[in-house]
Amino acid sequence: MRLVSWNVNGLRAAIRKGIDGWIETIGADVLMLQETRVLEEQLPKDWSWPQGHAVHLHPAEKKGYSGVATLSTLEQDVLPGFAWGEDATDIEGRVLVTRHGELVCVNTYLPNGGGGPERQAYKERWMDAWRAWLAPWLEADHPVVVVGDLNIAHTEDDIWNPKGNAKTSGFLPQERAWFTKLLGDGWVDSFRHVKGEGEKIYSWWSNRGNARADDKGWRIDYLLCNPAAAKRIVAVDIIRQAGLEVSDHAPCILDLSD
Amino acid sequence: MRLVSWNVNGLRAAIRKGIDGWIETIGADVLMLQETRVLEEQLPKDWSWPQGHAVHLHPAEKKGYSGVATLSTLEQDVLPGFAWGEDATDIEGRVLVTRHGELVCVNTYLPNGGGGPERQAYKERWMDAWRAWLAPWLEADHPVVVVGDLNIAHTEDDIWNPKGNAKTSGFLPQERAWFTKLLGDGWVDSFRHVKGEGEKIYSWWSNRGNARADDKGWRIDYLLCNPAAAKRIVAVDIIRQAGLEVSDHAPCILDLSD
DNA sequence: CATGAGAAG
DNA sequence: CTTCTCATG
Repeated sequence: MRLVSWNVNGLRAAIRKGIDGWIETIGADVLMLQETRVLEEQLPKDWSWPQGHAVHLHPAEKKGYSGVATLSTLEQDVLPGFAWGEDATDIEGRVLVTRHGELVCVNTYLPNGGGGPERQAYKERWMDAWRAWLAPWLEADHPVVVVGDLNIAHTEDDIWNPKGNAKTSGFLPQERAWFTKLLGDGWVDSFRHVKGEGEKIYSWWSNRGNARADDKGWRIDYLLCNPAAAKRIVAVDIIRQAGLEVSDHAPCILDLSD
Repeated sequence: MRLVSWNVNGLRAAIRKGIDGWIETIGADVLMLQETRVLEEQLPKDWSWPQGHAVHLHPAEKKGYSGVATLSTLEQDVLPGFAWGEDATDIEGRVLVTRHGELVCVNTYLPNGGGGPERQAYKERWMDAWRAWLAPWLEADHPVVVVGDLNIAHTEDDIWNPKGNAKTSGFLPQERAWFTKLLGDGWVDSFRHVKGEGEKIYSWWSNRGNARADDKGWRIDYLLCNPAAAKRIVAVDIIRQAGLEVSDHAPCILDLSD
């Protein structure tokens, strides 16, 4: 069973660049998209989702901003999402929980803190609330995967230039410490679990300069497993081949045994 | 002596599309541009104005909006511009007056009324003030040309579909009547003067549909002459050749004898 | 440096 | 339909 996380940086732009073909090629059973930046009715009229996929969009209230979507060739029910003290309705369209038989998928787009101190503070409050909200899923005896663009690179292996980014949102000491606590809770970073330490493979590259060609990237897209899911990990991958520049993020793959 | 009026619909976009080559080809002695939508410092650093041209930019205060510019291979002095009751500083960058020896050029970008009743009312107040401000130049014994995008098609010969546009800003009865009064003041529409009635040649086409390919256009760009200039009219033209789609307006030419 | 909105034409 | 700005990433 193949689970995929992909920040598409605007689904409409991704459609123009031919995301359809890549969706077929990747062959996900559950495909979780972030930064869709679109409402259902804004999708091109002459376009339709790849055949055989159940689709659920969870947009932000603000047009052209944030939003997640989950597609699946399996049966798919939507479960209640993330509500917390400051936002009971997930107004920014950041978390979508789906169930596919016994598998539960938590599709997440964690706030970006690069917009200034206010957004960084919001990000950190959001992180704490989300981590607490997530905890009950750890104990499930069925597989639960927590997937998405978490906007944090965890260790020095997860970023091209750790020294130069120690003061950049996404690699701040308190964000990295939070990530360590998240894994301490019991969530397994499937990519690092399979690849081990030292493998510097990235999932996002800035659009500025030649970052992608020079592989000056960050790994900020994750597929985390609860213990029940971790037992089933078969393979992981981040697809970085040329021609896949549909988004500034690469699709991240986790294969689980049935 | 060749005078040219050209609404470039964004000078930066026009530069990307190769306006430089066309400027050389056209060979104006005085080239008057409208809708430059740019400040001097926003021009590409690796770009420079065609050699041998004196240049004066008159931008709007609001970025990316309106603005006129005059280029000349002749000597060029800037004269006081258009000040009126509602706007003593020409905040929208619409009128630039230059002197080239005995020739005076009034480069004008008349407000567009398509933005709603408020803008239409502003346009009409502007028109009246501008027409009055212009009148003293009629009596000059040296040539004065009033040039630019006047955002009005005068007669049924100046628009592809007069019936369908009787309620469209730019072809409203009161705008056409105003234009008749302007010519009644003594200004000579050089294009119509040379071509005579019945010639339906346009200078602007909407970007919607296939308006340009189908020649569904309007003539809203003019070179008006005071009597001293009218005596010297040699030729007029509107260059509409393929490949010149640098802007949605065509360059309009007036040749005067020296 | 790219996305999308929105104002303006 | 295109221009440009602005917010956001």
